[in-house]
Amino acid sequence: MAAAKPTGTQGKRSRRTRKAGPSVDDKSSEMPLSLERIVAASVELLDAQGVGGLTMRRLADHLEAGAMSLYWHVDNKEEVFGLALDAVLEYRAPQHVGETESWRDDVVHMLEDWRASMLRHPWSALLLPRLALGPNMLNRLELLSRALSRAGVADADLNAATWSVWNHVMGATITRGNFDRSDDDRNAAQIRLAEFGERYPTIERSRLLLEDDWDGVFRKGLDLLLDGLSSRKG
Amino acid sequence: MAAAKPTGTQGKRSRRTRKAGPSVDDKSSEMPLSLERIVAASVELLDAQGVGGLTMRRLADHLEAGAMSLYWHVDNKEEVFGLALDAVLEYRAPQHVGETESWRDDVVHMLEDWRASMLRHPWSALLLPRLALGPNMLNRLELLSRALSRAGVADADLNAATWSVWNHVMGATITRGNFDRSDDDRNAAQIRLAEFGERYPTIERSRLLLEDDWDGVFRKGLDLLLDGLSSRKG
DNA sequence: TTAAGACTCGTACGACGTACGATTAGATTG
DNA sequence: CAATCTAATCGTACGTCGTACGAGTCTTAA
Repeated sequence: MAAAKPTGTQGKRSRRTRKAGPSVDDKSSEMPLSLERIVAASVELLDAQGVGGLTMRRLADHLEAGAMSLYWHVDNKEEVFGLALDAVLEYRAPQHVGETESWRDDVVHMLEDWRASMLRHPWSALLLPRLALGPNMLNRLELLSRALSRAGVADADLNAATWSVWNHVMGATITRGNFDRSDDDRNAAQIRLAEFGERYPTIERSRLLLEDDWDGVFRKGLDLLLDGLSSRKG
Repeated sequence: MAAAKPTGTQGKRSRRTRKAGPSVDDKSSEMPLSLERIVAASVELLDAQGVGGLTMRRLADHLEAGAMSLYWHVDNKEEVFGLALDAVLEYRAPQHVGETESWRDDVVHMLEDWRASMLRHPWSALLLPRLALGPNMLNRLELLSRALSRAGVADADLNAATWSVWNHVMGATITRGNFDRSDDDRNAAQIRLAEFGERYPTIERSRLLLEDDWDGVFRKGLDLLLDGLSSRKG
């Protein structure tokens, strides 16, 4: 069963760096493919055309390469998605990293940056549920967990606390993305709500579906969580 | 622009109910298609084969119909996904609906049922980010919002509170789904974590990725939110 | 009889992911 | 120098997908 598949051990490591000759940008300058270029082009394409707009053929075209050439650097399309998502989630924490500043500021800064990154690339929310944790995701998890620990959360509660805050960002991002369609749709939804009369009185009255201060909603929910966590120090 | 498209006004409403003749189950008993049957078959197929396993042709085969026949009842594949998701999210609240019981029990019951429904159909988490709110989703939003209002949350905070709790369920479900792969994967992930040594010390030490009490995590986060909400009555 | 829906479905088109193998270029070895 | 090896590229082709189109059938009503 594991006979004719050289997959897995292949490629991935190596570059080429083109021995800097006299004319770096010759007329037929064909940069070689590389994971970096592929990932960068993927993000561009996703930004421009959305999830459905990324196809291996189009991606190769943007790189002025043959479609099948991509497969030397990448196992399959899912991997491209994974790399693009993680690429967009890079985070460099401000330098005063640890002690002096309040843990809470650190957490809030990182999470708001995270959410902002994902809203800048709306396709990312669609990919979230089906992709594993890349290094940048792990890095954010690490920072979050460390900050909460530093905040005094007991070890026994640390994982639950970390996941709860994490889930808040995931949920808020996805919910927000769902409402990012045109205002027309939102109005239509609210009107349809009114049509169905008494079935949904509360969310009709509170205009829940017309919410537009998503930043505020995010921040309020986050405060709720962090307040709760900091009042239960271990 | 809106010229040659009869779409939207067509079909959807009507049944047939087969004039109950002498033999209801004749030998060539071909039940007519219907939205209900299509949705039911979709859920079956999704349960059995996952998101990638649902194709219009396979769906039609399961219904012993031609592939294109589906399109009289449904506009496109996305609509099938939407209907399947909403179908799986139906909720009938226990009958004592309102006054006597604690609002908190109502909320917890509904949310745990929600989460359980989605975990029973793992494909649902993948669809969440890209689908609009169906009637069953709206119903759950309504119940949630109403309970929180009844709990004393001020009108000004009601939407933020509702979305925060909502987001918690969304995030928890998706996170959980991401870790539903085999234990092998999880162990591999944790080991890879150890390999990368000092980059992720906290989540390595706390074995965050090996979490297996997801019910507990969900419940703790929810309690955190509800505690916060009930202590800020308006 | 005729006409009008309501409903079914065979055929076909353009796109997709990617298996396979041929090809080329650079480095390594004799 | 020639021979060999490996990294990398890519053209062709296969199977599958969503669905446009239009021709069919069956039911009902005038």
